[in-house]
Amino acid sequence: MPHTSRRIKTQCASCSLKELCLPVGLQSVDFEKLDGVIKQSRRLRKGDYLYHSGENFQSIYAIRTGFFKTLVSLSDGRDQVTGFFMSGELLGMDGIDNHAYTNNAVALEDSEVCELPFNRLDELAQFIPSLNLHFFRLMSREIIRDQNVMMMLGNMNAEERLSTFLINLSQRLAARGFAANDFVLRMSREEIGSYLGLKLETVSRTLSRLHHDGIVSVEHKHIRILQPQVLRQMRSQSLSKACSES
Amino acid sequence: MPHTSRRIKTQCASCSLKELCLPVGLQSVDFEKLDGVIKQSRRLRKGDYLYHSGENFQSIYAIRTGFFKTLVSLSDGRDQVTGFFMSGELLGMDGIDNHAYTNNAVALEDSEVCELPFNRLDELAQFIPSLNLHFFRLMSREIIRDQNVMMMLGNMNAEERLSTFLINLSQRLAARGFAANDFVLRMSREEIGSYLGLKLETVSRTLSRLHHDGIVSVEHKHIRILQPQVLRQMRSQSLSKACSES
DNA sequence: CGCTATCTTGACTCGGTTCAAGACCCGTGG
DNA sequence: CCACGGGTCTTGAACCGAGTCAAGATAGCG
Repeated sequence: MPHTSRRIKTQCASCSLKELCLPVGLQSVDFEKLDGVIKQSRRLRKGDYLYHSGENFQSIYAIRTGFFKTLVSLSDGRDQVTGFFMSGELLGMDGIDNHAYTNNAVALEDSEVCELPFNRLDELAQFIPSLNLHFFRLMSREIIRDQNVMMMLGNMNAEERLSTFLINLSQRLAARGFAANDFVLRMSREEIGSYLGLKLETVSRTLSRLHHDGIVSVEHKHIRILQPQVLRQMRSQSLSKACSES
Repeated sequence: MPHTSRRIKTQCASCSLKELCLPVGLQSVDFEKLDGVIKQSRRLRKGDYLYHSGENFQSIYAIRTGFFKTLVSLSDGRDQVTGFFMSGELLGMDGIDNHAYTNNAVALEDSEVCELPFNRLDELAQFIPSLNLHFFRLMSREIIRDQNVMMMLGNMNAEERLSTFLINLSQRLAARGFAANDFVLRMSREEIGSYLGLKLETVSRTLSRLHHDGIVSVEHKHIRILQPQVLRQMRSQSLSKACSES
């Protein structure tokens, strides 16, 4: 029976990602309210836009499965990838101010999201203080993340940026139960470059160098981190420099 | 009578900045609750730290008067100015997640802030929905601001960064009733450079060029924007390039 | 009034960009 | 099944914008 009309009702209580996108200690009555608010999950194909910049803001989205990039555009066509997002992470919080998204959100593989209508969420948060606080924390986390990117763009060389990027991906994958040191990149060299403030050629060259040095194995999009501890040290290599000099 | 013991009680209802840091439409009963929560304003001298990175997070701060920078540090001593803040703007939202500030906040001139203890604010927000929503919006605004900086650091050359920076300062000063095109910088060339991902020499050279071209007048920290419309166009100069080419 | 911070300016260097050519991969269709 | 084609990736060589290093100038502070 293809295309059943039965709606796939999301159920937060049984969702394996609830530790990632919800506060701990919710009661079953809270989950009921929550399930009443959260809309049926939405499916996207690779390349689909979840929302566009400038579009009227209605909802925040939690990623159930898949992988996304967000990007902001300048009027002249230049754009900047502002983040990569995986399961359990939230998208769209930039839209709360101004009632319009400032980013575009694009699926980098077939994905599925839970839609959280913001006006209902806001009202729900009144009754579940821990949920309210949780959203504050998630937004705070997004601010911290963005500031770390600023640090990267403002102070690091290409090698440090790439190592930081790979270690960060590795940690987030590990937190979801995937292999930390063996994974497939969902994004192109150009998208990595845009995120890191580098050209795609520089990304390619830097990865080649890491490969040549035996620190990671790079076979197109298949990455294996061979020497995690070395890669970690490279994130702020001038630290080690400073130490060995003094 | 030096040093009176009378506490300077803040009063949000009569504060000239309330349009900036509070939602519109608060009732007098709301202001009473708010005044009960907001602590006596705290004074800082130029150079004082409002909070340090890693310090236990207790409060968000609203700037009454003065000027601040925030910065994050790498373990090797490199640091990055993540923002400049003026009256009516909020500091410390990065601390909500993890219960610790990730930034340092430093007064760049003698300043005065309102302290908003977060646990009481969170509780207060339960009873004033518009206040709760307002904080969501302020955090969303901070995310957008940070992403615009990412765009600047990732895609713009020195001249574009400086023009963006000056126009932004100009607009925020104008919104506070100050002259938009004649102001004094509160920060050093090095601090501007750190914020913009440039070295201080590059900041100096670029300002000199803008001065030489008659677009702004630069006398040390005294800036006059002589041709605001030209400066605006420079923010994304390749836009005009792209247009003239096509 | 002098000292130190900060700022300006010049000359040179260098990391990352640009431009270009070729390799590789995968999806598509014959 | 394989050949084709377009997009993605790698690599090389030349270039350039910002960084580095250095020397003075200037302002502001004590």
